[in-house]
Amino acid sequence: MASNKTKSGRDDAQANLGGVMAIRLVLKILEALATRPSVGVTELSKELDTTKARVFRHLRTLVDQRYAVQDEGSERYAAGARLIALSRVAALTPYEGLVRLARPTMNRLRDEFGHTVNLSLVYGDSVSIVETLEGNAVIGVVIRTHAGMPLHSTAAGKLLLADRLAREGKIADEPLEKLTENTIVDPESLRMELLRVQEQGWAAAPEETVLGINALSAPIRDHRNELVAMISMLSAIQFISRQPSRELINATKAAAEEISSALKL
Amino acid sequence: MASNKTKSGRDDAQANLGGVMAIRLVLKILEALATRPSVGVTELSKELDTTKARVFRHLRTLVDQRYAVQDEGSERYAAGARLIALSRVAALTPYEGLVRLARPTMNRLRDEFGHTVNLSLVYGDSVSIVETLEGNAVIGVVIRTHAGMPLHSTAAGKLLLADRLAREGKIADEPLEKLTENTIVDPESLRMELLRVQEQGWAAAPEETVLGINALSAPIRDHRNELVAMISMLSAIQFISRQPSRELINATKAAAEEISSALKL
DNA sequence: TCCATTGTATCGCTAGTCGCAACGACTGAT
DNA sequence: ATCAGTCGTTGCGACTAGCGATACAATGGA
Repeated sequence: MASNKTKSGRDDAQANLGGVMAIRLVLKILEALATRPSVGVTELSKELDTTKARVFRHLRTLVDQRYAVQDEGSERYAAGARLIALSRVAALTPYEGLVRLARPTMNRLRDEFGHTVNLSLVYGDSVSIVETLEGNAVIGVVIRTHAGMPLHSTAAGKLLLADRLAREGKIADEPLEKLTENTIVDPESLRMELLRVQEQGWAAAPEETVLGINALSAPIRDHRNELVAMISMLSAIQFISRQPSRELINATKAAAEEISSALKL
Repeated sequence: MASNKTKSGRDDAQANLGGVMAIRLVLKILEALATRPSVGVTELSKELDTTKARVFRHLRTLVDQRYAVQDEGSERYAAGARLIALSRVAALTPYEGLVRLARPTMNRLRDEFGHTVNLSLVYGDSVSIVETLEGNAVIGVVIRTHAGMPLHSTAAGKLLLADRLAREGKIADEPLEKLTENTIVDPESLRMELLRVQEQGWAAAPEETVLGINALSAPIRDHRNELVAMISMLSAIQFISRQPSRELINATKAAAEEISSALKL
């Protein structure tokens, strides 16, 4: 006697997976509210494959709690003050959330290769290292956080410049400071390097800031594909060679991709 | 027979207020996750005045949905990738959420007084008007959005300068451009004005940028008390006099307070 | 005018969720 | 060692909260 036309009874629709059923739905609704200007009851019920009544009850609760509001004239629903406030708090500084998000991936990278790993954030037209994990080499390389770094001679900096070049077609041609004998100081050479960086999706800077040191960096992009941060490995050039191994490159790119996709809901 | 020792039965604790009960709790839990580095099951259950089991089940659901994570070693819970991503999306640009939040208040102000109302956002050390509502005067004053405004001769700009002065003890003494005969150009006079602004919690700039025009502005601060935006009324000086009426001042301050408190969860 | 679609309200019914109480694993004090 | 007090976790039976179904009042094109 399989229930053919059960009068009531929660349908198996998505009722299985465990956990509190109401929560699974409300999270989906919150995501919808966060990503769109407004949503409708019927519209949502179709997308989430459930009934209007259910969506309505949940939305109404969200309105009670000020997590949603209803456009005047009793129409569609939109994100409420509380949801927006929650957002501002969860990402304390615009980026603090990102740091939390990146930490597990950074740990994994460090454990796998043993190099110093760091996370740089983009602030307008500058880059700042906000988190670093020391490598486990006996004699290792460290880097100070929150220090202003030159852009043209660092791996993360090149990623920013490459992004700006791709977006605006040009970069400000300030004089390029020669930090070592390997620093790229010729604007045209730098332009070529940046085009290569943009295409390959990673950057290195072998002995371009400090002799004997190399770094490898990959871009982290948000849900709008904006460049928001970079993850980098840093070590003696003895361990990260001028032309880094495919393995190292792929791991760095994968890590950046992983964090990027986590930013996309 | 009032249920004296009902075996089970949801307690009336907070079960009344209507809406989906599970949602009310899960929102509180999300807020806790967003505001603290980590939370414990017992700790939360006490604070939210419910049982451990309930909090546990809800948290477990959040973990399933990647809205929470558990610190290694099966310990306390923290915000998950999905919650952080939600935050980043809901506040598209760091401020877009704020604009949505402010709009109802701005509408109310405009309807009440009929002056042009605008919302300025703080970007580092500059101020930009991002939203404006035209007043309903027959001959009115408008202002272009996204235009860079001078700081020392505008109401919103003074609020930023006053904040920086209070925080850093000084302000950069660049030459102060004289835009009208009323522009404050003497650094010491400006300093006095800024101290007054900081103390009274509002600023005006009567005919200091354009003759015949006055503006009145109050500060919007976030949950950390950081100055993030300003709300301003703009009109001919005929309607907003050199010494604005208490009524107008209070309304502007109240509006700013309202938006500020909405930012605080 | 009619028809389609919207958000909303009502009403049983039951299964999803609750409260309770006990569990093992820790930790620190005795 | 032992004990008391945590912690997060689990099982169980009870019951109400939340569900599906269905109907309704507005709206707005056709």
